[in-house]
Amino acid sequence: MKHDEQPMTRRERQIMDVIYKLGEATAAEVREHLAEPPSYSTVRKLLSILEEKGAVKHIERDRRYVFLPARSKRVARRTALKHLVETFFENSTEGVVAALMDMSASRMSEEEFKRLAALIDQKRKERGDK
Amino acid sequence: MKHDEQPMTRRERQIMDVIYKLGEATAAEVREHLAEPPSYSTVRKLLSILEEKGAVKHIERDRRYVFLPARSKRVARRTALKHLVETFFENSTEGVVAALMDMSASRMSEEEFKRLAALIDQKRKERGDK
DNA sequence: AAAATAATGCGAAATATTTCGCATTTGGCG
DNA sequence: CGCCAAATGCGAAATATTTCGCATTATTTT
Repeated sequence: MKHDEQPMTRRERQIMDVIYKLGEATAAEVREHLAEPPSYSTVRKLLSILEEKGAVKHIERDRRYVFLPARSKRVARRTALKHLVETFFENSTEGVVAALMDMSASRMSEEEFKRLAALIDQKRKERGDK
Repeated sequence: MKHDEQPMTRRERQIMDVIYKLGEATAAEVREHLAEPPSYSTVRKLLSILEEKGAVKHIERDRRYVFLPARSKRVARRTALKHLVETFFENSTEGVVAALMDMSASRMSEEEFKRLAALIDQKRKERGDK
């Protein structure tokens, strides 16, 4: 049986973004990272809704709830990336890489270029091995 | 002066995704591409709201409104990609490329690998030239 | 052990979004 | 020309989201 794949509401999305970005966060931390933050009370309410929906879980640490994404980083990344590639890049991997380069090539070191080239070479070989 | 950068509502986002994906679309086409589509009337209403907000524009063709994104594909891609890299990849270009490869390397041809490698090499040189 | 401090839980008001029906407009056709 | 078909525009009901205040529970301080 599949999970609830309905898109989230605006605030829910904003809050999930903060949690993904930070990895984990208390209600207060989430609030600090929102652009036009509502009250602390409101953030907690949203977090409890997100927990009911199964998007986050929490642990208790030093008397506080610390919220984490319910899905692994790996899966969350994949899902987000897949959606982006489909929506904006017509499924072109190459297109995404080109856009990434346009955005950041000027700030990349020679080292980083090397690692990137090595990465691609490695994946090419891995594929060949199968 | 900057534009209104407030995140969109759930339906607005869904509709924008369809329009970005198709490049342009009539209200009926947008509706066909939504998972749980509301009435045609509702889709048109949302489109008019999006137009008021400046997210889309429309032209008239064969007596129908055809909606297009108000921002260029290039800018839309950049914005979406930037958000993704920040939120899910801790600003690591390399991380994104690695994830992309994991998703699609098995379906990539030798040709595609070559083009990718060439692309990176080209960007490295371009940077050096500046 | 009372008071002060610091959290959480919850109900429900306030607001925003989403939905649709129907009036209106426009153009083609008999 | 008058009717039908095919769109759009708009107001407002229905629903969902967002917000918050306050009651409650637990811990620390004096």
